[in-house]
Amino acid sequence: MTVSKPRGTRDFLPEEMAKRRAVEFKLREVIQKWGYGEIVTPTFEELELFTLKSGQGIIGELYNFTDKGDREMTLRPELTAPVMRAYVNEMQSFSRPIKLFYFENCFRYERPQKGRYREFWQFGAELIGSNKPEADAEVIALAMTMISAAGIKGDLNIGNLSVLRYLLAQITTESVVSDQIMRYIDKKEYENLDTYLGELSVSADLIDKIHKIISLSGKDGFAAVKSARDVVGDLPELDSFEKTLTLLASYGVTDYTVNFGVARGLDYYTGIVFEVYAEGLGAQKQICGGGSYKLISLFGGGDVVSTGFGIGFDRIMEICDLPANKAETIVLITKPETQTNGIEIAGKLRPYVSVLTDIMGRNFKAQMEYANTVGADYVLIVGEKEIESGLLSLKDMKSGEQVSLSLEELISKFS
RNA sequence: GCCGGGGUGGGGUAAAGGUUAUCCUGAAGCCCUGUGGAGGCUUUGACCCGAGUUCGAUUCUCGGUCCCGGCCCCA
Repeated sequence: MTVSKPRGTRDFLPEEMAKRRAVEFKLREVIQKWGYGEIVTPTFEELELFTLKSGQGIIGELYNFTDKGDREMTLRPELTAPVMRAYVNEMQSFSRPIKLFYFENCFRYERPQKGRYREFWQFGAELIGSNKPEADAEVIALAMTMISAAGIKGDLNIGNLSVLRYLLAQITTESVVSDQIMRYIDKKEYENLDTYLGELSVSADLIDKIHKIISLSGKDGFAAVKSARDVVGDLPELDSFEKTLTLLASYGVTDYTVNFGVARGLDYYTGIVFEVYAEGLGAQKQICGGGSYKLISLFGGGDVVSTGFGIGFDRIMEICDLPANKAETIVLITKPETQTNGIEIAGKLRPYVSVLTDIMGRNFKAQMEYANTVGADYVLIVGEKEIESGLLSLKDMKSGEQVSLSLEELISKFS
């Protein structure tokens, strides 16, 4: 009788964890150099945190439960909402901007498939307190820097919801209506969109403008902004967007597609929206998503804007081939007569190098074979001769060369 | 929630409605009591679960479950 692991979860064995940690540390290294500090929030939160953000429909995708105090709780499905909640609870009086990053596991009750698990890891950042184009540019540049640090070539798509929202504002003030329009645009159901707009008796001119905007995309962002101006006139949001693109160029981010047709139904998104795609991931090819949003007021804080992104760490791992950092390893071989000497010597060397001793009661040759199978860099022989002479035999497993060294010499070699 | 393909030792596989389920690999040990990668030998260890059909099911049927891929969703 064996117990299996829960559906959509994974065990990460040492070999794989070494790779995951290598990438994780790479990402941490980058983001810390950009001045972001790590935040860890609870693995579970009150259910309401996520229904406030995403609506009741989200519950079907959550690992939610009632705790013993009859509280409605859920494992977190993402980290933006928890971080914003933490901001409202504890960081409202911090100096701006607040720069946070996280690397945590999240849980979603979904059907597993390639690049999609029920427990998965997100590496993300939130930049709180600036609605300037500088903030948008920094966040996008940071995301791209991290992705390329992981050795991945991402395909960056940048959208801006403010133009569409400006047009929608001329049609309706009801969020139900604008949400529906956004949904049609997002799903590219243009016939349904036209039918719907017709039912709302939207003017042909406005419908035409909407179509012009949602089909507006291209590699030349400045040209796209110019075309948008031709449709909607000089919106301040377009100036800001243009500034963001100018700044991005200074960051070295020039290869992207600007798409004004990117739509997000949820109305806390305020302006910029971006997504990064990568090859080799099947149906789940998005490795990063981000944008600017106003969630804080939803959670009882002020009217503070925030920009952030999340990187799908597991998806990154699927396609990245960064080598694991492997530490130098010594297998220390002893005879039954010198076992205690070996353990003492191992203890003196371990501050400097990783040392494995025999715990299988193996004979000399078998210990040698063990060193070979674990891929040890060196074998250190601690036998009677070595103990007598005080010179230990160190064998390089690659070259096969063997030298006699005192313990002090060994320590200086590996420190 | 829906669709398709799968599930045989730790990993990879073969076969057959019927006696002891094949091979490779791994692991442990021996050949070999102080020098690794080769070889020989030994040991270890499997039919996803349940129901049905059958004298007999790991094999056929159904259901479940898990895995893989896709749809939906993607906050």
